[in-house]
Amino acid sequence: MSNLTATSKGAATRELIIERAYAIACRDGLEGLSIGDLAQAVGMSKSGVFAHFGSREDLQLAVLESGGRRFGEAVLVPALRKPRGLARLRAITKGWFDWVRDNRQGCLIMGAVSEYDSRVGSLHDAVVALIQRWRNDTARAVVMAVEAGELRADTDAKQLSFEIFGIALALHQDTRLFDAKQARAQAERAFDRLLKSHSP
Amino acid sequence: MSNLTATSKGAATRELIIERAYAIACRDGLEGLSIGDLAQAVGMSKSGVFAHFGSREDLQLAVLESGGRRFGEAVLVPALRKPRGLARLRAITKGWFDWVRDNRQGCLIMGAVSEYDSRVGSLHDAVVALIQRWRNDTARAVVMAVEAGELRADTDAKQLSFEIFGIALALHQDTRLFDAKQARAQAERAFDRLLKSHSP
DNA sequence: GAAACGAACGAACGGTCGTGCTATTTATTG
DNA sequence: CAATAAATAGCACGACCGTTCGTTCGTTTC
Repeated sequence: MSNLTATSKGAATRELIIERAYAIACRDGLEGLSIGDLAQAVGMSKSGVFAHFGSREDLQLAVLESGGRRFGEAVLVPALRKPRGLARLRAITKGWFDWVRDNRQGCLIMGAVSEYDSRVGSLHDAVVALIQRWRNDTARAVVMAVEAGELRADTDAKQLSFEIFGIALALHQDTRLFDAKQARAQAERAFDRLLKSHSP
Repeated sequence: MSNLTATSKGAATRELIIERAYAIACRDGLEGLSIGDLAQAVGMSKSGVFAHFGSREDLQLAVLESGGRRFGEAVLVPALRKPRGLARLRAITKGWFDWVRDNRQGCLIMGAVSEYDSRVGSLHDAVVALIQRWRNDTARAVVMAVEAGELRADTDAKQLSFEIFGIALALHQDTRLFDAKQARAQAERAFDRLLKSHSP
């Protein structure tokens, strides 16, 4: 039987493991995460690490969930402190752009999307749920901006969210492949233009 | 010493190997491409396959180059038959959108971007060169549309290319994670709106 | 103090990985 | 047809993979 953590000590090392695993998976992807490397990084034996999760897949799921939580706390939570409307929508994208800047070594979530987008299994489902939730949060912010009269009433929230995602994805790619500063400037210009074209 | 192909027979099987490797790498990525699987898929021994390339990395480079050629022939070449200007720019994006639709099991290039964007080495360099070239081709089409008077004279070609890429990336992602048809419609709407906002 | 439990270890499993070597078969050429 | 070169097979290697197993060491509970 696997331990799967009961005591506080066990939970603490489990958190430590996930933290190290998150750092590794940001660089090498969830598929590039090996238990051997992870054990070495955390200073434990392979079996010791393994016992905290029933399988490698469960480890990957735990790391992905942790990554989603990190992203939410870094981007969504601060935005929720802003008043509903354009201010919050702007905070979301700014937080997202900053996230891309601050995670230039790799973003776990975006990596996971590429790894599992056309695969079946629990990882794929978890990725879909994660992106879906984030897309919904963005669309909700758009709707609030419409309700506040800060965006045109006929604004299609799903459509606008789609386009915002596009800008962020292009920023993500260009930040890594080309010049990060120029990419940031282009993303902000694109976003401003997008908002302006929907202004009432 | 590796054979590295001289006769026509050798070149033919090398092409066959790359073709199969391309199909595998579309699904599993260039990192997920293993010589053992590839040998089985092509009906050869591991060492027989291996001899056609000096190393796994050279194999990956060859497959990536082949993927770039395929993309170019499927998207760029048809567009070049259109007259310079908006028609060609539209053909480029249409071809790209169709490419996303027709390669729903996975796009080798986009996968390679995720795998090698924040890594050093020849694969990274090859990916950067590939995307850079494609971006330049797109920007060139934009410039021609400006010169033809079909886009506003103050259009920033690099900026517009950035935003077109964003739409395509969002389409790519949504096609795999959510509803492909809806994603296509959203991408086309976004692109039309983008062009309209730059119309003279 | 005994018994139970959670945490972690170390060794080993069967596989697969990329990569060398050495034959052997096959194709091309004189 | 023979000679030569190229293409492929066979085999073995060291390394690493995820996983299982039995065991040990503290801590907690009775």
